Amino acid sequence: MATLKDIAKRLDMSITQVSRALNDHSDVNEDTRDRVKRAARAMNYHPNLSARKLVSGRSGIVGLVVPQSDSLGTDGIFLQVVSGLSAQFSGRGMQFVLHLMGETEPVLPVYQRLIGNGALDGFVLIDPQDDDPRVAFLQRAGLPFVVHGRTVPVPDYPYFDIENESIFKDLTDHALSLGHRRIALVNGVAGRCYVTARSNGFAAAVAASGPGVDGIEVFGEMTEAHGLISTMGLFSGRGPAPTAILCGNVRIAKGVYQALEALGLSVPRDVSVMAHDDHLPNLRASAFFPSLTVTKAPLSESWKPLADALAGAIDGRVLEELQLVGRHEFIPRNSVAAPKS
Amino acid sequence: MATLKDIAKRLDMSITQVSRALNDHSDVNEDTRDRVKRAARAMNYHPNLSARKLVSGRSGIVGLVVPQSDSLGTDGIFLQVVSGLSAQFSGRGMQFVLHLMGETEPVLPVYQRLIGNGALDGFVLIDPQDDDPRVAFLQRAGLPFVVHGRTVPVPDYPYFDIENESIFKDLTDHALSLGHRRIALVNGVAGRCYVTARSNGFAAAVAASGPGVDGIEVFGEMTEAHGLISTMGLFSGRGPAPTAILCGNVRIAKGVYQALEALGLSVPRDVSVMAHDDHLPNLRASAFFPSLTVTKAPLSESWKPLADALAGAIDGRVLEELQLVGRHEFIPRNSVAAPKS
DNA sequence: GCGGAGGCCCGAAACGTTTCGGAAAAACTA
DNA sequence: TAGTTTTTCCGAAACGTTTCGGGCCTCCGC
Repeated sequence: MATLKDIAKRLDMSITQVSRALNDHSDVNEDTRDRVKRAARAMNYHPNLSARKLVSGRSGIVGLVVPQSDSLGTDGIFLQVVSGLSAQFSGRGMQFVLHLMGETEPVLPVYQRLIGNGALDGFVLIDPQDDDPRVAFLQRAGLPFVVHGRTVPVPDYPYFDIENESIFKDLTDHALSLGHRRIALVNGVAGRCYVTARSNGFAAAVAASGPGVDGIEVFGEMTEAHGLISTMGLFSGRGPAPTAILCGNVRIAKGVYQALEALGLSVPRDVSVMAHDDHLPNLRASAFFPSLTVTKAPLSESWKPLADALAGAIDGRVLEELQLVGRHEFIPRNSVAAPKS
Repeated sequence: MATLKDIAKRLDMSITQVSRALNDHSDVNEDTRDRVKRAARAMNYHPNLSARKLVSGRSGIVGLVVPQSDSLGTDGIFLQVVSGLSAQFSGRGMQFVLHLMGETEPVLPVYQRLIGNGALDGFVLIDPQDDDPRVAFLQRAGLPFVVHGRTVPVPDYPYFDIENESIFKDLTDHALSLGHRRIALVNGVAGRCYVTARSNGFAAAVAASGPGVDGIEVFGEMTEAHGLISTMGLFSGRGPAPTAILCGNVRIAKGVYQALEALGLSVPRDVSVMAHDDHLPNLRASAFFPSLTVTKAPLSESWKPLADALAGAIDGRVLEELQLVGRHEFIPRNSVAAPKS
């Protein structure tokens, strides 16, 4: 492997100057810079990250640490996350790397080791839980990280998130404004931050609507099966059935549609359905019949801000620049109507 | 982060000796070694991989580079691979890391970069194709790697593989010995090494059995759908139908069973079925009805030899020790019988 | 009492990079 | 012309580790 010294010798100049030329420092002649860069390319030079890291304290490698679990494989979503982030960091001249751990192995020591090693510069955290111990740990250790989501309403760490609370408040308000009085939310796994936030938005809207309004909420893995089973439960006779169902994502909505069909109920005549749409591939809300009303916030748009925030955190930028919130969009379609009176 | 220097200062000894103590060198007093190790643990010392790499040329990190593709997500198998390897390398004090690339991005430059960087010591290659360009490239570049499979019958690089050719030769011979004369092989995607090897074993057995024997082979993704559709094709009337079907894996066999049931054919009375069993979770050949005759070679037993071989390759061991072949086992069950005469 | 062999230890150099503090030469300024 | 700034360059130190070559003691055999 070619080194700075090799290039310097070939060009008969100092190592210092070669380094500065390659890193686009100001005090190097434009002509020299060109010559150096050309030679570097010709000699197939790649800077040795270990050496760079040793002096600069940066390795340019960031990672995602995830405990293995069966749910990772089920939907393609996890691989979306990894390759999305991978592409973003590649584009910044950084490397993104996945460390998959044993199911039972404790997470925190792994962070410790990876950083202590000096191998990694920072981490991406996904799927945060309310009061996530990883966040507390990394914060205490002073390690750079970015969270996909927020563990508390106003966190003091870098994150990227969407407005989960107001999204579900708005969806609920929309149903209320059409006259629905019994509204169900088929949410994700309790304890996850975004699930809690959505729960809060839902509860706030219901509470603000005054008496006479029923808010029913069920939790579970965000799968078709969950949507199906939950809906069956909602219409099983115990208690009055809802006239509107809000879904944590489109996958759940699919199960809900199936259950309603099986129950002989029509959308939107008997029941209105809405969902939040992460815009996953192979799952288009517009292709539902009837087409599904959603709030859309593509998951695929989160990789860039996440990478931005982590890179910023590593560079020691101020917190305000590192707390990013994604946009969403309400897309009315044909799955919503006023309730039968 | 604590460094060797810190420990040395605290214990009032030389950096050299601390390093030697921690690395279990011979010429350090046992008592000293204990004191050093205790201090290291107390001070939460982790060797700086970058520094170590710089002088020793080893980073202790190996990786798997995979282009993203939809097929990764479908079965949980890919994540099995990653976490299996991860665990093995962890156990050896090394780090295993996944680099997922864009679908279209060319692979070879990524290897180039990752190694040129000095970030990685070697690679694991999975799913090799006949004449795989990655193998040629890494070999030419002189980089350590291990292949899960073999691109040619007698390769000159480290690998771990099972005896695909003889496994399928044996399965075919077994069918022949029972009197079957029209045998089908529902194989994987053409071009993959293991698929080719199995194809060869099948063809060899058929050829050796003399005239009057028909070998029919179909290729495709190793899915239930492939098994189902292929079987439907085999019995669609064009040409005589097979009396025995060999399957590339149990998943295919599942589709084959479904098709046969749909066709009103009974196993093993009308058709015998055998498969090779990778022993994937959630897919037990013994739970088939009738229980499925297989050759078993658990995929989960390949991570250890793969890690052994790669670690050995990095340590510069001789090739013979790095070419490992896994054992398999023939497990007769109830899905095979002599053909109706 | 002497030579040699171990046992235990240390200083210094090296790995490839970045960066600090200057320094020579060229270009302006007065 | 003399002084000052600007441009362009360079030597040396530093990052944390491993390893080479050597050095000092103690102990043993004679």
